[in-house]
Amino acid sequence: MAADDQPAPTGPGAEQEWLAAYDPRAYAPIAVTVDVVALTLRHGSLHVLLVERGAPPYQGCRALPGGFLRAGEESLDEAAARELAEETGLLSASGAGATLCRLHLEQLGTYGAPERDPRMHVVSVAYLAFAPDLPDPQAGTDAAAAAWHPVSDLDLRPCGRSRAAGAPADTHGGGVDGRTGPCPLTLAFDHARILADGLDRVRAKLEYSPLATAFLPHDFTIPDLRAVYEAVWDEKLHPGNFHRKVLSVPGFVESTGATTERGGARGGPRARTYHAGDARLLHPALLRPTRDDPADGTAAP
Amino acid sequence: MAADDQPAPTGPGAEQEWLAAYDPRAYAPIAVTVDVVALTLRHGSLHVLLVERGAPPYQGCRALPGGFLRAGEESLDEAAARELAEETGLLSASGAGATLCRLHLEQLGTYGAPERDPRMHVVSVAYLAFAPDLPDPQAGTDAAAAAWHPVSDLDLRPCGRSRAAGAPADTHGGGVDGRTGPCPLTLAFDHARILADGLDRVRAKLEYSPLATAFLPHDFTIPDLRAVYEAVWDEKLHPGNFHRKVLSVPGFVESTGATTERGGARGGPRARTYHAGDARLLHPALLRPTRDDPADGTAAP
DNA sequence: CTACGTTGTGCTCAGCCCGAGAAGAACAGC
DNA sequence: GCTGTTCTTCTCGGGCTGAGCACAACGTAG
Repeated sequence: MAADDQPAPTGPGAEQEWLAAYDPRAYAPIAVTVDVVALTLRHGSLHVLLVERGAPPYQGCRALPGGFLRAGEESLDEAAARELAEETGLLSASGAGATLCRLHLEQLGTYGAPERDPRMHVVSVAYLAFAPDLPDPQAGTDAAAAAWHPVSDLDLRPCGRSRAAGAPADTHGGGVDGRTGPCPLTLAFDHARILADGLDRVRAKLEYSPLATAFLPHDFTIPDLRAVYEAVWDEKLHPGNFHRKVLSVPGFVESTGATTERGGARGGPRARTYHAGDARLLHPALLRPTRDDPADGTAAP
Repeated sequence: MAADDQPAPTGPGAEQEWLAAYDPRAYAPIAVTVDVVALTLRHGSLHVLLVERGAPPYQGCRALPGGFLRAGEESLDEAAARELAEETGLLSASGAGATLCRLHLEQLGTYGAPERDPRMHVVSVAYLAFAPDLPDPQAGTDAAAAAWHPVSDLDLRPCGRSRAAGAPADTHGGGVDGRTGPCPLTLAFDHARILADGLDRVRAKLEYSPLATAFLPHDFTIPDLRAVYEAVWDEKLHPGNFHRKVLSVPGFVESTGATTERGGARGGPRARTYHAGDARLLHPALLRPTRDDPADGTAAP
């Protein structure tokens, strides 16, 4: 239930005393934040938006953009959209719909291990955002340290776990690890795991949802769409079969009747343009090429 | 990120003052709870575990079992397992593994709208639990009001939203609505939506994960497994095709070499017994019979 | 004990989808 | 103009799917 009531059936008016009486620790030391895994496609490869931390712990490391939930003011979805706008400079002050309308935002999961932040118990609700190729977020207010990073440059191994518990940031050597810049590829807190979960989710969702169109502008071509699938899945797809399957799914794409102005960069005919249809689920699904890899864990719910 | 740091770069020691300086409202009035959607199969139909609320708001209504996250002491997963044990009497005091080992627990989603609890801003992390047919939870400590309810008896329409905002419980008529008992089929807070999301998740997960075995005892038969799918999907399946497909998925089930002692209740031969295999994902998947229903929303991530 | 209905298990068959390959046409760069 | 690239469509063989059926094993009614 949203708030328990068995042990202390006090009246509904005195929330704070009643809460504190139930469990004093449930009152003070929990913070709720919202973190965003924002993904986009740049130059044909998947990029994620990261900020550089300016204070310990994990000073100098990259982290997912995020911040506190404003209690009583906003829902989690609204907080995620606000954080994404604030920390990136995208969608500056115009109404939340102009720039953000082509942005897909969905909840990814919640991470609440007590030791994930060495300062206090922080419960983070992670969100996943897909966007078309967006400008660099240097123009924002507190977005000076935000930038797009290729996900292939990041270290997503389960190394982000043991560090948050013990010594904060200098177990790694203080920036001397043979790469450029301080902690260039390591993510703060458990953000490596959050990002890995987000990537698993995206890869799975492309199979049965039309979400790939969220990475593209309003009008796109079938080869554009195929490039999204190839970048996210990191696999080459058969152009002919992909074309056939996309057009055979009802409601996935709708033809605009037009074609591109020019052919491809290295030749080829002009492609027909499409825009996203009204389907929410793909029937039949676009399944990944069968890989005999036995298993990753509980991926993609 | 887990805790933001751009605006107030104070030292890492004074967390509380620094937090309060950033946004005083982010300090006090947010509570974090964990709610559990516990599902099981009883007499061939899907049941969910509910408790009866003994205090306002929504006094007398049913609600999902849950409670506060103990700050600094436990992770979200541990809190969900603890709440399920406490409020049901299952897994009394023996180590968390004896009774719970055959229980599947996974995170469902987080619900944090400011008005979902009229008392204060409560962020609830919902979990989904599958269990074999368990005894009635009357023996527990504060589990007196907990009981299994058929999900078909519950009202899952989007009516649970508007009530939490305005008058708490009497907009509905104060128990006079032609049903037996006070608010027999209505769920408190936004728990109807949480349960609906959980049901969507289960229905989708049976397609590509071996999770159906979590509803069954260690040894089971293929018709037992088929009964799980038919109950969750609420559809009759072709026995021969189901048999063929289950055995064709590597790692889904493993034969024990034995058969049942007796035939079916209304005749029929004895069935071979199996136990769950080591597969985490089903390849190929057991897809639902194609329903031409155009859409539900963003279901089953 | 016999007859009958029920059910587990396996088989066949037609239809559809999938992967692979290739062909034709349109286009950029040289 | 020539060449290489790419979009789009087509064909073909294999595998999976849904539907139906066959047979045997079993409980129950009589």
